Amino acid sequence: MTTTTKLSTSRRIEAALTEEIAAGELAPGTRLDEVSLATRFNASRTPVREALGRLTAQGILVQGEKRGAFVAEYSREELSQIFEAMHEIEAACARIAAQRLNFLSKTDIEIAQAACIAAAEAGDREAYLRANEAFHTAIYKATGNPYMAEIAAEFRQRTGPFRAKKFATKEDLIESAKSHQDLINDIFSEDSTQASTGMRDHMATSFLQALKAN
Amino acid sequence: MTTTTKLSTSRRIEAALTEEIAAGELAPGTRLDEVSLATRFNASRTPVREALGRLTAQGILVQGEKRGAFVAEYSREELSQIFEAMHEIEAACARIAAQRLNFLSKTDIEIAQAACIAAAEAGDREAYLRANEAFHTAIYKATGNPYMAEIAAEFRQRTGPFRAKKFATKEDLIESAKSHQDLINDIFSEDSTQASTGMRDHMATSFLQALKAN
DNA sequence: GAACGTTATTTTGTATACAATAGGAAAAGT
DNA sequence: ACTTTTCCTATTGTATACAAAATAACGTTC
Repeated sequence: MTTTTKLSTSRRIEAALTEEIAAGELAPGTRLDEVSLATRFNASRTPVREALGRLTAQGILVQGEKRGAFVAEYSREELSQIFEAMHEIEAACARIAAQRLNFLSKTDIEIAQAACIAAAEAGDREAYLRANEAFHTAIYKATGNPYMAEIAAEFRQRTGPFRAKKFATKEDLIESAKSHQDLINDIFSEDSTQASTGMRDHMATSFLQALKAN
Repeated sequence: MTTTTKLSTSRRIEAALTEEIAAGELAPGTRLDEVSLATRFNASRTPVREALGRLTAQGILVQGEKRGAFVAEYSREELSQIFEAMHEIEAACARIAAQRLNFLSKTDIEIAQAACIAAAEAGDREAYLRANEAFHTAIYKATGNPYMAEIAAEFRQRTGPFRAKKFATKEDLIESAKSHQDLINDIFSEDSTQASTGMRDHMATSFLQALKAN
């Protein structure tokens, strides 16, 4: 279900590049040449530059002065820092969500989790990745705070290429879904401290799986 | 002490606008016309657009489709959400800083706090604002995590125009400095939970002062 | 043969020109 | 008098053209 909204040229390019980078087609370190992209998208350099600028602002690309744009590439140290930041932000989301929980947001989370379980039991890795994304997005939404949600989503995007190899086996999927369940219990307790601790735990197991794959 | 680094045109414009918005010269809701800015900065629309784009990415401006750029303006509800997010991020910084504290970062924080106390006792509001900024920046730095530090700084920038009227009286300054001291104790305890709680407390008193001013 | 300096080429940053759309003003109809 | 519609103007989005700077290539000199 790809939303077929009419986008401006620069937005279209931005979305396409985001997609390709997330999918791993454009590996970290790849140089993005403006003219090549312009010809590829049947556009001029101007919208290409706008798209590259926005992607840089999101941390998906890095752009040196007069040095061109590259798909962001991180050292072990930097990756560790980015994941640490992501963990903290996710924990903050869980914390706020626990405070502001209501029937609707609880239902959203439960529905997403049901999809996770289904995908895990089916051993469908692709489906699980999507369902997992939706699960976390449901938590972001449950904060009732779009600003918090945006940062969280941004970090998730940003770490996408480095989580791509996660969930190698069916057991990984099931373990992840189980971890979700614990997390749900912590959030639904409406105890903000427990919720943030629970999220930290979940992110830790998730991070371990990502490491296993590399 | 304005750093006289040679900047590209678009960076210069970005910096100038950031400055003016932070200083309150460009009030929230103000429309920023591209051609006016271009003539004002003796430049073409191209670098102006790049600057506006980056400022939008930072949340300092809002840009509607074909609707131009405006200095971000928030409802009570939205402001509350932004401050909530800021509080959580600052708390996360305090948490990480407490875990990773070392002699250097402790010293940085103490130096910044000394400046805060001096400014508070002198009743110098402008100096205190700068010192307070430096104090929080020292904590960001103490996380050892530039990504976390960047988000925190971004939110601080973003809320700048809405914290501008804070610290009306000398007593406010002294109260704030006292609150800093409590926070330092919490962070220096190297207990991450206590540190984040302490930061939340500090931000709460800070937020109260901001509200008083409006 | 290696290192350095100079020149060419490629690529980014900026300027200008053109196209398209949104918002408003004026006119027509009820 | 008020609403609706049409046209115009102002402003953004995109394309192309030009300038400046960085990297690569080459030749010269030690």
